[in-house]
Amino acid sequence: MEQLLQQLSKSQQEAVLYNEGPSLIIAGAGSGKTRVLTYKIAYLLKNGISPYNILALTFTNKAAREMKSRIAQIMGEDIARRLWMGTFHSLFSRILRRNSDKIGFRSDFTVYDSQDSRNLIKAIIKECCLDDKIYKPSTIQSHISRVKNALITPKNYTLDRNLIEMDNQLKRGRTHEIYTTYWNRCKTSEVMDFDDLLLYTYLLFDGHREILEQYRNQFRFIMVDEYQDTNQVQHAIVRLLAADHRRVCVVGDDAQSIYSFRGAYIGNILNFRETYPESKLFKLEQNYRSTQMIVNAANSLIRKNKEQIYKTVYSEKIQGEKIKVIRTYSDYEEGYNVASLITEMRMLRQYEYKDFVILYRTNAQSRIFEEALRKINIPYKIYGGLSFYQRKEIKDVIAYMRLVINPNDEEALKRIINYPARGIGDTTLNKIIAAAGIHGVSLWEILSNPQDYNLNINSGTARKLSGFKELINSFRENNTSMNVYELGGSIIETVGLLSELYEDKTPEGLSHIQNINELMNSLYTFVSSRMEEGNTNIYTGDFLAEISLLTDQDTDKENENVNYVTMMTIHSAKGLEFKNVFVVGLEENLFPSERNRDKPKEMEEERRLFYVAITRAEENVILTYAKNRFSKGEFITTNPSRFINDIDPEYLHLPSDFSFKKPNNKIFGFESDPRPNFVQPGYYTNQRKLAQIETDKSDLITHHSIGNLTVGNTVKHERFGIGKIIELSGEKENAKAVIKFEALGTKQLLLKFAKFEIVK
DNA sequence: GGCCGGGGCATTTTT
DNA sequence: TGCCCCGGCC
Repeated sequence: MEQLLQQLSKSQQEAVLYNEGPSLIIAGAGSGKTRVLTYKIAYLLKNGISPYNILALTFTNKAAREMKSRIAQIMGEDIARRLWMGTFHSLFSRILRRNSDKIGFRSDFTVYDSQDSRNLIKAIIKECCLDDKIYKPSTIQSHISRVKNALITPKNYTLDRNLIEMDNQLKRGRTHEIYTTYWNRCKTSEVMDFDDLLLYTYLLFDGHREILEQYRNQFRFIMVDEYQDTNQVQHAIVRLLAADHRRVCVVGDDAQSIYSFRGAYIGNILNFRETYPESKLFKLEQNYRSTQMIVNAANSLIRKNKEQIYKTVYSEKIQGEKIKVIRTYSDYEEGYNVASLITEMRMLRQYEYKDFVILYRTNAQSRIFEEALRKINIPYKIYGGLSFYQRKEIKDVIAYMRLVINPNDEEALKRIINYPARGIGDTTLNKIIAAAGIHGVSLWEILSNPQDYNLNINSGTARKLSGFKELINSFRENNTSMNVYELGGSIIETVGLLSELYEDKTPEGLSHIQNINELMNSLYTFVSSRMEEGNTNIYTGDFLAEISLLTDQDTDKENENVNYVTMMTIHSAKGLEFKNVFVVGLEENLFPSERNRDKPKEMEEERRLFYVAITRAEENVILTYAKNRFSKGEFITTNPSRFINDIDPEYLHLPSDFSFKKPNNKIFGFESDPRPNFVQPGYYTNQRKLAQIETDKSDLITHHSIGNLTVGNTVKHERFGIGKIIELSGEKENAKAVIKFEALGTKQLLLKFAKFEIVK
């Protein structure tokens, strides 16, 4: 432990060592926040606290995974695995599944992503014959989300005079009805949306003292990462859990709060010391990432905000260069200049492509940079857009799986009841929906027993419905014996999803096939890696529970070999770092956004967004703006962003001093997309069959050697890399090896499935 | 059930 | 300007 602590600065150490009561760690950009959180947890573990008693909440799976693997390196895989560490949503959904009966759900409820919930809201608006210009689905959706974040159930909503009055003034008097219907429909569908996962957890704890007590006893230490991004429900749940022992440590940076539009409430962090008056405050003010110039410039910028916890971030790195500001005539030239500057910096100063990032306020800006980079053969990668699991063809497969697990899932059912086409059209569907509404049951219930509900359909339709029911039921039966990889293959085969796609010979069609292929690969990895670790959760429900809460960033395979310029919105750059950062489009009405022009609070958030952008940089920041730009179909003249003026000019290098060079036309290996591989029908179901897993755990006898393996052997694993065998145990089918991997700590693997070779 | 065309619209998106 | 959604038509 001493050794661990020595790797930390004085102020980091203090934050790690205090665990007696509530604490707030204000962690400036680049101040080693994750390191502190990781070491704090390791410190507790080294002092004999059971991992089971630690609750560590993050916002992204990626953050949780990174922290977990660092703890695994220090403490070993088996300890790290037992930590309650993960996103709010994933840990709470675990708690909800265990206690679902208390809130009137089945434990295998499915989860709506925001697209599903918007579709349902849209459907409800239509069914109520409301005008979707006045009741805009996306507006109603975010309204409902906000309301849920504020702990308001439909019942409370209807009783809330202010809310009702406000809706009336907005001429949206029936909003509460939509909310109530939406709520009930989700419930009969055995479905939760993202907000429900939080709100129901709150309701579970609030309404069931014995359960709250149980988790209070379990979670004796609570840590929350990125506290500035928590919303009201999250804050309230943490407060409930920590009310007795009060050992809650939150980490965050109010200066990086940029998600209020999604319900994040910066007040949670600003007022933490009022909520927990006895709390200790720690500040991590040394920035280990950026040059002094960048840190100073960022400080001078954020000082313009009123709402903040004051801190003095400093850097002891080299002074560095001033921030360059480039003005161009048009948006087109802006792209061209950034591209040529990248080329120039790469040639003259030995940077690689991956040392550059282009950050913008809106996704629409990416296009022009894409073109400019492509023109001079600079490899790039754009982040953003549809995530893997949002793609149509993937959602289709997943929808079948969702129905297998939960046939009451309304949106999943609507999605595939007639895909591929099986003659069940809108008319029939609407009858089913209407009947379900009248009887207060799920669509599946109506569809399975149309005669019981006097559904007015002809015999042909009845036959089609029962055919669909049989199809799903056959998968449901298979599901008890098949793992998710096998089930996925069987769905794709039986339903003919792939053959459907083979018809389409366009490039998009090919990429759809490629995506399904990719999905099957991820199912395969999911199943095989879990089998290897002796984890029996390989069935569809387990997979769905996991992927419903995954996003793009999680599926992204970090390929170290690829070297490209990154392009993304500033929002998605949070938490990342790059040597050189271009922040583009620094114009009034673009950044800051036009919509926040006269709103002081939002303007402060925009400024924080700019702060986040600048503090991503290790060495250079380049700001650009165009005097003229195409926007919404017209060429407009712009003014430079007020944010440029917010930075103290002593840290800036202004336009006239800057020269543009024509790019030379040398080709720098642009990497084209790999072409999709074709998969023959039958591939998934006939090949790569996975053995059934044995769950026998009786034999724990250890051995010096099994087969050709001996304790002390060095092995090379397909995914985990180099490691050393430290223990062998079990017989035949259940033979296991405990291997200490250089990068990931110890893991226990079932030899039957383990994919490694002996190195020596 | 699928395709085409017109109209409306257009931040940011950790789960 | 470009995309997405819906509605109408085949």
